[in-house]
Amino acid sequence: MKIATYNINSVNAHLESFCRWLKLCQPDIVLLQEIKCEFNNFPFFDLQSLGYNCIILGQKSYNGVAILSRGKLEVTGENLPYFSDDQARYLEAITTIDNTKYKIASIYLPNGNPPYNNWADTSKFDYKLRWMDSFLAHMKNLASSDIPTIIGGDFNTIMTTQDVYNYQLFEGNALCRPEVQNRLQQISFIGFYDAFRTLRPKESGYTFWDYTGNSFQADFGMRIDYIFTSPTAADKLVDCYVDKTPRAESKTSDHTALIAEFK
DNA sequence: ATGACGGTAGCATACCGA
Repeated sequence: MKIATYNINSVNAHLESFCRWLKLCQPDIVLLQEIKCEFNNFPFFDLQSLGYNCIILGQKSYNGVAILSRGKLEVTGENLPYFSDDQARYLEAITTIDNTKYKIASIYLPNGNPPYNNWADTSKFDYKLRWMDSFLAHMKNLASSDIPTIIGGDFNTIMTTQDVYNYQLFEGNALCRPEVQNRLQQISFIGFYDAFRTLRPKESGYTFWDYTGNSFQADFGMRIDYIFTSPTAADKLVDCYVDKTPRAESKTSDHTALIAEFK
């Protein structure tokens, strides 16, 4: 079973290259973030034509998450439980691939940096921390599930100096503030495994490169997209790697795909 | 320190992002 997570930065603006990549990569499941559209504008036809069932939690202009699967999809959660949210950032489902049932979730964790015209405004950062607290509370419940569980998405968190091309440039940034790092660290205490870092302790694993300059060519990236697996899913994990081909396209997202394979 | 660059809304420019 092959699962990918990808912040697509508008599914409609980048649909053509995304479909090309789907045919090439042949994932069984795709977790999408920042689809930036509502239900009525989601390209169901194009993706169903390629063999994918789709569920989405959409929103106009911003955010929005989706799950694509070759198997049947049953929605088990839209938005985090017990957290009132007007932003579409969490979608959870159960799907069956090769007669194995998986619980999966697509996550778009808030960025948390202040608006450019009001540096002192901490409301976005406060929202990020509250979102993470609710997320972790929910993960505690999911960790004990009998069903292998895979949580993937854009977590907007740089955990260590290894995970960005120049850590000093981002000190104080909402992506590497200790309040954020400490919270994401808790997901491992709950019992989830960072699939990429567990299998590839030495690699950078960047999943995002800024549009500006020649960040991608220069490999000025950061590792902010993750796949976390419950213990039962970790037992079946055979590989996890970054696929840079989507980012290499000319008109594309500033993220690339992170892929995990399970036996 | 700022902007670059790119997406959306909607028609000029503001907001968002990592």
